[in-house]
Amino acid sequence: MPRSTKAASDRRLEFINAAEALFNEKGFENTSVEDIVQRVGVAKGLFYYYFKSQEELLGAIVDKILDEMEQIVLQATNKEGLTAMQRLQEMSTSSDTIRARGGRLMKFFHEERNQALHLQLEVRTMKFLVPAMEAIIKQGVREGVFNTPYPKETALALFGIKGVIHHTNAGTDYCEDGERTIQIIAFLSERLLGAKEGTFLEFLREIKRHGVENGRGK
Amino acid sequence: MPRSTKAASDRRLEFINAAEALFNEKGFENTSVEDIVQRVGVAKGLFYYYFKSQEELLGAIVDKILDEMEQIVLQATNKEGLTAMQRLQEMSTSSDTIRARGGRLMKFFHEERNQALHLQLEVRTMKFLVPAMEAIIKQGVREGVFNTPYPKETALALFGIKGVIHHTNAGTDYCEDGERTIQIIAFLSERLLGAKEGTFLEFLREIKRHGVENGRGK
Amino acid sequence: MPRSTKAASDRRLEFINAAEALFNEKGFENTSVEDIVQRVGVAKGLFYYYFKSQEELLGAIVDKILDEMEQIVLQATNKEGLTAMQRLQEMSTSSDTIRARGGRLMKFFHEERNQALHLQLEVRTMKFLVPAMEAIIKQGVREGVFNTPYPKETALALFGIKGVIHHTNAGTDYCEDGERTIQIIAFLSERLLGAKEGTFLEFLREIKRHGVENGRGK
Amino acid sequence: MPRSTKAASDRRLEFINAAEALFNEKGFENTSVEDIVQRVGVAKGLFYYYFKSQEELLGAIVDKILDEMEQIVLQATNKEGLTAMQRLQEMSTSSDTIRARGGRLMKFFHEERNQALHLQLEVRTMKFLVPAMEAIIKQGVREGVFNTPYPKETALALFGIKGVIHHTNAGTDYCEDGERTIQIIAFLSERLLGAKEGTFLEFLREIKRHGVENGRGK
DNA sequence: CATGAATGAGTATTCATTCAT
DNA sequence: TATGAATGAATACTCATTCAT
Repeated sequence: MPRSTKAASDRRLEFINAAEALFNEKGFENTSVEDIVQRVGVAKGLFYYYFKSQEELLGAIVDKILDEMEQIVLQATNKEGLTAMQRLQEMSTSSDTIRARGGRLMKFFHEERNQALHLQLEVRTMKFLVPAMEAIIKQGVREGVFNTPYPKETALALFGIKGVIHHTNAGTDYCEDGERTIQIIAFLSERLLGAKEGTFLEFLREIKRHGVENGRGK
Repeated sequence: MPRSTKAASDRRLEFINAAEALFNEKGFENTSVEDIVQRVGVAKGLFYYYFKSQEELLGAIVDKILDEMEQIVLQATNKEGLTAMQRLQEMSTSSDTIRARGGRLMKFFHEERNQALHLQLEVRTMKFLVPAMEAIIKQGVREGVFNTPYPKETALALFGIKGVIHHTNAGTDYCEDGERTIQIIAFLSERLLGAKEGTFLEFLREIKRHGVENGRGK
Repeated sequence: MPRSTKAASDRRLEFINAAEALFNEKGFENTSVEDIVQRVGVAKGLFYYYFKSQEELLGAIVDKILDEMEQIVLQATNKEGLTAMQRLQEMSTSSDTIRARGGRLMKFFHEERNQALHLQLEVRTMKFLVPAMEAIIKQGVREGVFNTPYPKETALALFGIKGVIHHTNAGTDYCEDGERTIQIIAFLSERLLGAKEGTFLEFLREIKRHGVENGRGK
Repeated sequence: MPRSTKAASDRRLEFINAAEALFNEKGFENTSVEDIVQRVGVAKGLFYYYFKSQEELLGAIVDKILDEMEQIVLQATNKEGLTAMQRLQEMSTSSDTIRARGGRLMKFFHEERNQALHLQLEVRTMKFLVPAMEAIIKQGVREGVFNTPYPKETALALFGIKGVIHHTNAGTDYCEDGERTIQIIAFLSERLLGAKEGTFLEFLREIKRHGVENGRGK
């Protein structure tokens, strides 16, 4: 006896969102279909009305996340008339947004488990993240602010550094203050990119002053 | 009816080793107590004679791995009379050894799951890995081969770069050739460490020539 | 929002036909209400507008099949002015038709499951099949072509023989050629009916020659 | 916490027997693992300690039944120095035993469902039943008591007749008295086998008189 | 008449854990 | 020490049935 009825697409989204939240909270392996339907507040059977299996749900989430990511990144980096430094800033902001969204779920996907998912995420993420960054680096080299013979690998390396530092910071004693972290990342990035020392911080200070005009419009 | 009898510590180790191997082979989630006792070749009940629960076994494995890691790293970096560059080389070799040993197991630990394990590994690993590297970097700064105001974070960053590049290489189209990978990591490391360009490769070439005397004896 | 509207009886029939087809295709146990409504091309709820339950549908199908069967058999055997042999021929043709129609569904009904269905089919089938055959046998005895003190049981036996032989033929090595099978069934039937050897085949040959006039008009 | 412990083979048999009984009582499709363990009086998990799956249990039952059947039939028909009539009597008794044992379970197997089971039973049963009967018929032909050009099909037909008559008798109004049924089957069998009328009943009367010496010793 | 979202009891299967022997 | 039969809670998934719209 149905208590209340929703539009199909709404419910599907509710499931996806509830699942994503739960995966982030307790990890994928510890989240049962029971948990999901309980959070949505519906009967178990309804889950299978919207998804053929748990696997399908997972796929749906992956697709959703990847689409959102790519959207964010492309939107940020495709703006006309930006300098390499400005694009880098956009990139940084958007990848922070992504990181926040991903949470533990990302960590799950990083396991090998089954190659399907691993490729779906690891590869698909890097497929738009690295080239975007690579393009920015190349532009910077042309503009004379960066200098490196390995733009692609430098792109990778930048993601790597941000990764460890943020990751290690979380839950440890390395977590001092965000300000210093930013400074250090800036410093290390400059070195990797072959930029003049101070370029990044100066740029950051600048967009803080009259951010709306030059830097991020938001 | 007991078939044979072993000293307690032997058996316990047998369990730990079998479990570790299985975790690496099929992943933690797919390894049951049944699998473990089968590999050891004993009955199920015996497992619970040596371990209060599966969780305890996991803890034991973590301890063992961490001990081994620390052992390897300290052994390598505490040798008397080495230059920073030589120590770095030792460090690199031993962390490769660790990486090989860890396999999928490490990936499992990198999930948060429950904070206990996460702290046990992620943090405890960095707790000896980063300081060791940090010390090397500081020594390098003193020796004039490196130059950085942030030795600790540079240490972290180095691990980060190696991580992404190796990780991304696996299973993607970025997997070109190991030689080039080494070259690039060397290049990026030099920049992060503020070393003169070419220092690393030159050093590597050198230890290839008369490796036994100066560098690693192997 | 109703897409189209049909007369009640039409829809009901559509359901019955779709269900019967599906039962034959995939077996009763593997056919869900979902399958049925999908084939009819309507929503799930509509099924329960026409049938109180799946059980009721089953009953409806049984009724329909039995009615059709009886119709076929009576039509065939009640023709005026036929000899016993001619009637037997009619009977044979019509029971083959029934067999074809029944398919897997019959097999389902042959299970006991619940007595209701078992009686509904097994008994109700025999209730018109056996008497019809019995009447033919008795007529044959009067006409002097058959000779048996047990017309009813001989009727039963004839169905029995056809059953095993056809059934066993399907999917086994007993499946040689249809011609021989017919010959043998004819031979055995003659014996059971106490007919002169060769009567059947001769008759069959005859109706092949000028079938339209004497034998089955079709 | 285990309440009591049994030898492995005993328990396995308990499961097989309980399952067989339940299949006979309520049909295979309506018997759940839950039902089975409840009847045995143990926890659900134990079932999977002894059987990999429900399918394996089914296989075990099929094997057991077939073995028993073959055992019974071969034991009965391989005795030295019997006449065809005596062997036929043995055969009849043993196939009655089988029929009683099989019950509804047999009916389940007779469905097609999946060919695996169908072949396992239908074919495997006939593979020893028909040849045994065929041999007897041939012996009878040699001894001059039977007369038929189609021993194999006659064998089949005999099983067919017994089948319908017994099956139809069950639960219908054809169920008059066993004595008459036997008489009729005897009569029909004589005809199929080309035996002199009365042969069978005379033989039956005889073994009733001094059964122990000539006929079945039991 | 018709829709389709919602229900919930039921199914097979897994597995960490216990304990009498 | 060692065994292995026994437990039972948990999991993913199915499906007949209901009912607000």
